[in-house]
Amino acid sequence: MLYSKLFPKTLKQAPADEQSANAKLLHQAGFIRKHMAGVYNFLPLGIRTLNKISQVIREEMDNLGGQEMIMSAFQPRQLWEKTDRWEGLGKEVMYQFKDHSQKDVGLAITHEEVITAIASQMVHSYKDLPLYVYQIQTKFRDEPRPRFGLIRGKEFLMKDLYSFDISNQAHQDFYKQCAQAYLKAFERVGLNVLVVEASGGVFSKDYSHEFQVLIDSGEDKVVHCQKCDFAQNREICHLDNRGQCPRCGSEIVISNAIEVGNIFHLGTRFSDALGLSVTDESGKPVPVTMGSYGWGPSRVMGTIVEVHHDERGIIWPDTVAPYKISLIGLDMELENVRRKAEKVYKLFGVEGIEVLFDDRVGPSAGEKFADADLIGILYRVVISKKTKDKLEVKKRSEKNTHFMTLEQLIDILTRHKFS
RNA sequence: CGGGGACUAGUUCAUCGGUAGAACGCCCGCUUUGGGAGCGGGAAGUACAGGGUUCAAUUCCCUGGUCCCCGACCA
Repeated sequence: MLYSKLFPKTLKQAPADEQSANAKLLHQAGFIRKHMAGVYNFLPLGIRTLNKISQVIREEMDNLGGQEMIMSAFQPRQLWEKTDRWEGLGKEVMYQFKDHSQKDVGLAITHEEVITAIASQMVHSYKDLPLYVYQIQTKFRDEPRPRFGLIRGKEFLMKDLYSFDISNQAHQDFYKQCAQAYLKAFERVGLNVLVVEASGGVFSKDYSHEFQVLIDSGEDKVVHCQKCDFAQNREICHLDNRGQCPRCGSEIVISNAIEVGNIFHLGTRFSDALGLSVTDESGKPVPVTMGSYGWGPSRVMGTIVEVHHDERGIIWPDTVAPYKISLIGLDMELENVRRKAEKVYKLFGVEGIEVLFDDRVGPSAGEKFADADLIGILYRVVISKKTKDKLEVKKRSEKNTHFMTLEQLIDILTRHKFS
């Protein structure tokens, strides 16, 4: 991508109507634009990063045996009345309205009803289980107070997986596997998460598990042990911050955190309500045990920025950066330098390495460096009259520059190492 | 849903009862060239909307809208 053609350019000043680091920096660097409170448009850089984050969770769900599909955001009232959620939950956070034929319609906040209704038509035998299906789809929530940029919005991207198992034991096994897959996915996108026990909600007496990123700007409160892995959401925790860990007796602390994932035991609440059961080997009907597993790519994107930034801008983990390389051409008015930079840009393309090439002639070196720092791509490669036959390579997160040949850099990139 | 703040050029802001200004950005020219360069010229505005007070309102008052913050809420 040529920076000179990129829509849009970066801004020198942060927007006045954003307070959180993620919203300020993502706006300033040209990833997003606010559409209304809690609703954002994703610009070319933004959708590249969002797609990379989605791809990580997609791969991990596929590895679990999940099958991707996509369900409608529109929800008919009758379906939600079958599970008794149109009035309670629905009235609180679901956008509900009547269409021209006076039919009651809602916009989905979650899809247990839809997927269970579909499954009830197709799943009849124990041989049809287990079934794991997921989607990466836009959800709507009528939040009373959206805030923190991408962290709490009215419209957001969600990966939601639904599990259908023959027994509670089989369900429990999958639940643990999914938790492991989540940990791997968060690690891949550069987030350290804590697995936190939380309310099971209306579904179950068992705890649900939240995946929380500890950070001061977070709006959740997590009570956790400094030594062992005990962690509970403060909503359900009865300990105060001078208490002792119930597992190991060590000191516990309370930290702010952002919830980036949440997994639930659903039991048979939805399968019962929507008539989903299977026959076992002896021909007897058996209820289907379900689980639901949420993971929010857009919220993850905001959280990554909250965690990985400095005073100059965003510092993307390499796995989710919009491009692998920020190629900066200085002295671009010199014909030989320009030709060399363009050649290197093309060679990266041949290697399948995504490059954002700052090919502008006018701006000063300082302006180009500042833009690259703001956008936050991991590797910055400079070509100028000073660099001669080498490339000047610097990591966004480091100060030192290294001079190397194109072949050396490509070798490093393809091995994901940097010395 | 309670409480507070804001709304003026593309953006960030100043002005303050007498019909609008800077910086950045943008366009043109010249000079520059390794951390958001310099000089000169130029384009750019229904001051959120509606109503009221006044000889006169962007400015004061009222109503509404939008955005931000604190709280409540967050299966």
